[in-house]
Amino acid sequence: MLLADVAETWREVAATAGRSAKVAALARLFAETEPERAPVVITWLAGRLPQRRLGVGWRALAEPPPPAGSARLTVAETDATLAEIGRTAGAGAEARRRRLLHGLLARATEPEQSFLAGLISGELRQGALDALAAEGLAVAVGATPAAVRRSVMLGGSLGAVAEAVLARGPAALAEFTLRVGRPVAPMLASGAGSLDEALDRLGPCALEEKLDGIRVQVHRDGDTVRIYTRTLDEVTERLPEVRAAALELAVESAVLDGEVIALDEAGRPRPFQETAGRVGSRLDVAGALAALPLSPVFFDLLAVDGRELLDLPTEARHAELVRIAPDPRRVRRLLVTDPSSAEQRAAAREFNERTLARGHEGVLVKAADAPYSAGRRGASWVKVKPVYTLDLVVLAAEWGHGRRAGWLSNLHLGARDEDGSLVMLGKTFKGLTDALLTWGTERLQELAVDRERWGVRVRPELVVEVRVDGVQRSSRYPAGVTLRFARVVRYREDKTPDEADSVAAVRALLR
DNA sequence: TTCCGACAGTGGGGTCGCAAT
DNA sequence: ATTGCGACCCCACTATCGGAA
Repeated sequence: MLLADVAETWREVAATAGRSAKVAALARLFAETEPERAPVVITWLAGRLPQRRLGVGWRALAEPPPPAGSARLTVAETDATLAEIGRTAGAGAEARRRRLLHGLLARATEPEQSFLAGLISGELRQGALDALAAEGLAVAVGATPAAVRRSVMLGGSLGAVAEAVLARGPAALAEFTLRVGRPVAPMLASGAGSLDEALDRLGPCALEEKLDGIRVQVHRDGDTVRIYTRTLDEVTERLPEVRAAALELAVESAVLDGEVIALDEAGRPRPFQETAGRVGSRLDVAGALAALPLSPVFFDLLAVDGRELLDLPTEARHAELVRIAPDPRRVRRLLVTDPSSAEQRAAAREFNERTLARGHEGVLVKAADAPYSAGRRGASWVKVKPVYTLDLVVLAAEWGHGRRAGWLSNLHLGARDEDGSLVMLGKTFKGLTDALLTWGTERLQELAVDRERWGVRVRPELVVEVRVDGVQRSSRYPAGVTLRFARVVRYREDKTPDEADSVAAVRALLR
């Protein structure tokens, strides 16, 4: 198969807005893909590279060589070159990677170059990722989308499923059941505005502490333990203490879902940055472990001693978890059998408040009868976190891309410091509707004092109301704090910058 | 030889608009 | 009306490499 065929499908998928049409275009290509090329082709069209690390990005893609006149590159040789780029390391690696990349681009036609650039920079922007690629695969082989999806979630890899079904037909989907040692796409939670809303939505449910750490999936098979992150990256070597905790459980084999988090002596959570830094440390694991041990805390059990538990209701899975994991290894939890009862609601509120008082992020509310929906951001898990509202001053704005092209999209936010100067605290592009974007683009251009390629700097006169989950320490911004997950609510034309929140008010959220 | 900056690739994330149901 | 998906980009952090000190 030629790279040109893939690039052509990309163009086609990007050109249509309809999802069915995108799926149909993907299906046509997959149907004529040789099974041995399928893992590469389908992964590319899901917007990713099979190689996790390539070592080249937008910088290396700048100033590409002139495109080739005719399409000769095959999928196989393109993938082989990308793999070689990914393998290249050591002194001189940067130049060699760039040489390999430019050699590849020189043999690619203009559309092929565009496709490769989008793929490598992670900005394919075709309006289709894993979910639609999986659906396209289902159409190509005559399987139901649900069956393909389940296999992908349990098999952990779209590419492997594609190769199997293209070679052996839909019957091959049966091979992809949960297996200890093979990561499963984790179940995700949706959000709710308040605890009451979550309780109303779910009915009988359990409340669990939401710990501000890193999600881990732990597979134990006898003496063998493997640990995976939310994106199924293996991190076993970096987390010896999690491995040890898994080996202490009273089981032969198990697949557990949980969180790792750095706690202080009193059991209170340390800043998220410390946990994330520790999980990211690979070079001196022993040193990092000595400086900051992490605590694994489990909340779900997907399999135990040869039994798959995914389709059991939340409460049945939890009962199994209780059997194998001791108290401190499990999240704190409260069962709410009847959310309409005033006493149980009060207990739920109190659980939430105690959890926050202990320094945690919030609570997760889980429907008592829900199965474990691997890979879904389902309605049966709902997270509830407190939000804070701030009025900040717009200092500048950056031009958007894609569907936001032509709009000032990314706002630079500031607040007044004690000495009267305006200090930048962070940026946001979230929460802006088309109406807000249109209005803001016009208003900010009126206020512009300085126009750059990237956007405009403005007279600091426009106040914007933002919601944040909190603030965190920052070395990037002069006040030493920055916003966490800021999103715009509305512009406050009724407020002057003097009436906006101060840096001190923002810093107070650090606690 | 050591230090520092730039880049790449992780982790965490909310809300919008659109298509499909 | 609701749901699922992809796009929009943020933050901090670690690792890697090249080149300056």
